[in-house]
Amino acid sequence: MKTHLTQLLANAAKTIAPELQVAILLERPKSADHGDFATNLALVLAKPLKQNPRAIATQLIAAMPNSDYIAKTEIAGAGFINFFLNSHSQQKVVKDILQAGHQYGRNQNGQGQKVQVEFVSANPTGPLHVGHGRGAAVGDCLARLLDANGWDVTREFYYNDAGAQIDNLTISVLARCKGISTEHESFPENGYRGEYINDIAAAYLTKHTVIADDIEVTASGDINNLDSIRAFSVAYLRHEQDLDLKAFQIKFDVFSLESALYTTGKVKDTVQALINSGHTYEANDALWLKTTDFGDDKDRVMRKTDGSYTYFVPDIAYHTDKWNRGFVRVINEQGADHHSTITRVRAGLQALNIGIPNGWPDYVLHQMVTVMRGGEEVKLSKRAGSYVTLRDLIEEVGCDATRYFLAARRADSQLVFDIDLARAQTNDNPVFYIQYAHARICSVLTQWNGDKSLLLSADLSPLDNPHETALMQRLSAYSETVENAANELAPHVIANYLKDLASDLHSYYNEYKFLIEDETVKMARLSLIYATQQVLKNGLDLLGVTAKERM
RNA sequence: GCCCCCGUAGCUCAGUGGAUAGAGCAUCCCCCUCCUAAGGGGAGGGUCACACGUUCGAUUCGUGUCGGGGGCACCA
Repeated sequence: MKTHLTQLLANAAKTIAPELQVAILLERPKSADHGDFATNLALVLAKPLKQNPRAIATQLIAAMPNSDYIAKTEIAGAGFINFFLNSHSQQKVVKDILQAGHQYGRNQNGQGQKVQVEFVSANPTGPLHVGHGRGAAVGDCLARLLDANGWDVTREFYYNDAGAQIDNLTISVLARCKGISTEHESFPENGYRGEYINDIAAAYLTKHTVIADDIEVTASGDINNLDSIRAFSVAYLRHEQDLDLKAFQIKFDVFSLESALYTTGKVKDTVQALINSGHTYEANDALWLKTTDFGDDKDRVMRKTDGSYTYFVPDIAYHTDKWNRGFVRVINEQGADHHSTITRVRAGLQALNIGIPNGWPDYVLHQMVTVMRGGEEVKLSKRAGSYVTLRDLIEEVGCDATRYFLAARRADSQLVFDIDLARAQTNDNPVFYIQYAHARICSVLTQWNGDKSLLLSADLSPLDNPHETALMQRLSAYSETVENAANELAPHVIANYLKDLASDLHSYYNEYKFLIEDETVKMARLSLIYATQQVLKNGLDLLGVTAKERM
């Protein structure tokens, strides 16, 4: 419909101003008074044509061929042209939805190309906290969105199982194995003090076996074997994080270990390739990468004086590996504290000069989450000590509400997670509000108890009151919303859309009855709410939130 | 000092180079003989942080200032 109107306008513009190249912009007006579509084309043309925009609008409309879909066009305001679809065109969306079913709103924009979404990527040094939860919710929704837009999506989790933080974890567990209290002065100064360290130590001493990422590790129980403590602790916490992710209903396709980049020689190869590229130099007994060649404000050390590599070297190796695995697109969903790495990783990849496009990979960085309960900030978790865990949240407010609240805000703005609101079972709570709309429709259809396949061929011409028009307009915007959300890498767009759709439905529900005597009107209305149910479900699926049939 | 994000109603947040800047909560009023009131309708509530610039038009784009948060190691 949109492309049809755009074409009509383009033809009209060519008639009036053949020599001008203008982009035709069609938008859906906020107010129903302004029709189904509107364009500012006349305003844009006003300057080059040196004419009054309303006069141009009149000419444009005169130059537009007749369309089977348009009931009327109107000039409004400063010179907007508003298009009102005829009722048949408005109603068509209901049939489209019912025919496409769960496929409705999906498109093939990605053309089956490979995209990787890397998210969470928490190091195995403790349970996942609410910040990881935000990354998990946003990352998973991004993956779902890209899938709906025709991309071949791989979900990946990368973790550091070798660095200084892991050493810290190891000596923390060792200290607990020896019975040293976290309060005691001989406990490692920067050690981890959460209760889970106790649990790991206890499991280690009793020679437990844990399985994580298909690796089985049995504790030796030997407190003099640091390697054994390390391997067991990492596996133990990876297993814990797996349980956290399972509770959050998130699955990864690939787990990547930082240590593997060393053992397979990829770090070494990357360093050599960077040296060969000519973008490195030795100074002060260290090896530097000239990231300033690629827009950084100063060069960065790659190999330290002690011979070890700085963290972004394996990062470059890792991303080279991603590129070699054939991902034309990579999206890294991380906390905002990672933003300083973006320039360095991209610079390193450009330095390699292996055909990686400038600006690859994409990053989606999310800002901090604060958790509130009873009007006060919650800072402590029994298990983890210094932060609120994802598991605490899921247990307290449920998976659906947690996912919704963490994904329903723009990633780049700070988020206040209000536990009381997330638990509320009223229209304060947008999750319940949306789920309730779905459940209400289910309830009506159940009570009707008819053959739903008949709804696909219902006569929709009775659908013409303002509530129905508004609902159909909203439904017809769904496909564009899915595209926009993917283009902007912004899952919250879906959440907002669903809230609006639910609102339209509730409003309609209150104003009209569906199970009525008049068979034609009844079937038309049931078709409309059936289509609404489908779109609610499709949208909730994109967020990973359950579409409940009854509440 | 430099870099990134944010600043919109009392609160939590949407939104947009254009038409009267929206939603929920909170406050006030109204609606169940009725398919789930976990709902709906209405009222009030705004200098879109501030200033300057670009533009026919700026809350939106640019620059600067202020405020909040995060990042600026041969840490990861």
